[in-house]
Amino acid sequence: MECNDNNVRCHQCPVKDITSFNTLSKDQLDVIADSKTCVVFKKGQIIMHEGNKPNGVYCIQNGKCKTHKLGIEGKEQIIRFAKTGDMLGYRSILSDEPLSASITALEDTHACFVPRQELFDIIDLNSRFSLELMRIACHELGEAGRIITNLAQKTVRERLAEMLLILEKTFGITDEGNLDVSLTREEIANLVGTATESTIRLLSEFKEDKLIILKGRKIKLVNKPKLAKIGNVFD
Amino acid sequence: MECNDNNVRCHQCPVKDITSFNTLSKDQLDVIADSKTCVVFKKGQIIMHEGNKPNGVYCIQNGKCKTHKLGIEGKEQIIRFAKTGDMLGYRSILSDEPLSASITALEDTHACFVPRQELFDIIDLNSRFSLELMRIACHELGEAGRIITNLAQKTVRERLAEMLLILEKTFGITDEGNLDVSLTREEIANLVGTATESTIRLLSEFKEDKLIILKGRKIKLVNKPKLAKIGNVFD
DNA sequence: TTTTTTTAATGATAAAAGTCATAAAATCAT
DNA sequence: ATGATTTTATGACTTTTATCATTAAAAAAA
Repeated sequence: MECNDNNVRCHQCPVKDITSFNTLSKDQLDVIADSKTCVVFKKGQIIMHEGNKPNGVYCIQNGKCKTHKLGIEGKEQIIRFAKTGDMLGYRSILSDEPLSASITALEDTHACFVPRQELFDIIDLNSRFSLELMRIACHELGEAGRIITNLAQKTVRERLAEMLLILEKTFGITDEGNLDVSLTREEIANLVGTATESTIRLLSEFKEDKLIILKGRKIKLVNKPKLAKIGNVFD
Repeated sequence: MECNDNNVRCHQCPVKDITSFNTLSKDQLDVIADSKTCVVFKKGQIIMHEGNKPNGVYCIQNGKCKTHKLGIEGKEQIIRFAKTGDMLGYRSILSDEPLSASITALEDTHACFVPRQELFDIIDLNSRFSLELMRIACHELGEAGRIITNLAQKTVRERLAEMLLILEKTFGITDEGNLDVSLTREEIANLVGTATESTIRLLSEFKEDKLIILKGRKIKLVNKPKLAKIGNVFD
């Protein structure tokens, strides 16, 4: 965790407009700008630790993270992802509970730390900001319901097919057309909720069936309609 | 859905103090009181319909509800429960999205409908109310993460044992010591995320092993430590 | 109460998914 | 680059869970 670029004022921040801070006035942004600290997390570094009480939130300037929970016998469950523009730790801050999950950088990630108090100060002054936070939390709650239903009712094969599509939607693709996120088979398994071997086997099957192209950790979706069909994805 | 008791002013409402409305001033409560409509839902009646856009929220004065989502081939997934003091539909209102799930009364339920606009008006005026809504949504989000991890990592047997304990914690027990909620085996299955037959079989096993007593839909937990052990419940 | 309908129970079987073991390949650190 | 380490791949086997079928019991309706 090293400092960088603390001089960039928030109102000039290029990602400001895609964050909940886009509801803030210039003055309110200056309050954030005066109290924020910019940091860089290396790939694999833990940004927040499950069970801890954070002193504020991080706003991702650039990078990708996973939010993950400890499950049975230490097995990791990946709950969701975060990327540029997303806020980290707000669930814990706003519910006044310890972190229900850890957050780890999936690649080198630049983020700004905003102290708890400044966040509450702005909530007090700016109801549009409050509403935006509620909107995000409530949207996530709806997503969680979908994930719960899928885990409860879909087979591993269905969930994996759907997850590949979700990963493309979430992170987009590289110039070569691969998913723009690098995950190990184990991480994919921890996301889908299955054993690593099952994930490997099913990915190999999808490859055999020409639905995807695999090159190490690079995954390219080449038959998305079929993946959607396998995954029972209708939207 | 029939009207009843619309004359009770909110500031006199016996459940007010356990709702998020406990943060409201007398004046603000009067705004709610003037715009609210009290209704009764019969057992089994659908209160809100997945996919619809609600015009407000319900505040449960007395009763029990299930929040459930349509899954694969019309199979119901129960996402969570609501009881006296809980607010229904706030997720959809605050995220400005259609209802991600339906809500059905598990028993005759009295509730007050609060129109959307009055809710937003108070959010605008009262940041304590906003914070309370955020607290609830963010708490639920943490719960959802726990459910996701359990669904992904625990066996059906573990999940059922844990769910029995959660049901007792959520709804309490009757004078005879039974869970104070009446669910069919199918509903329990739709909650645990398994086939109805599996639920029936496992409940019979738990009964054999003297962990629970079954009398029709009446369930009494008689060996909670053992259930907690089976369910890998540590808290 | 009695009938009708729904729900619960249980056996047999099939399918899905997990575990363990081992080898090959890819990634990482130096 | 290169050696060490981690990850991926695959086979063999076990366990878990779902599905289908049938009967019994309990709820609900007449």
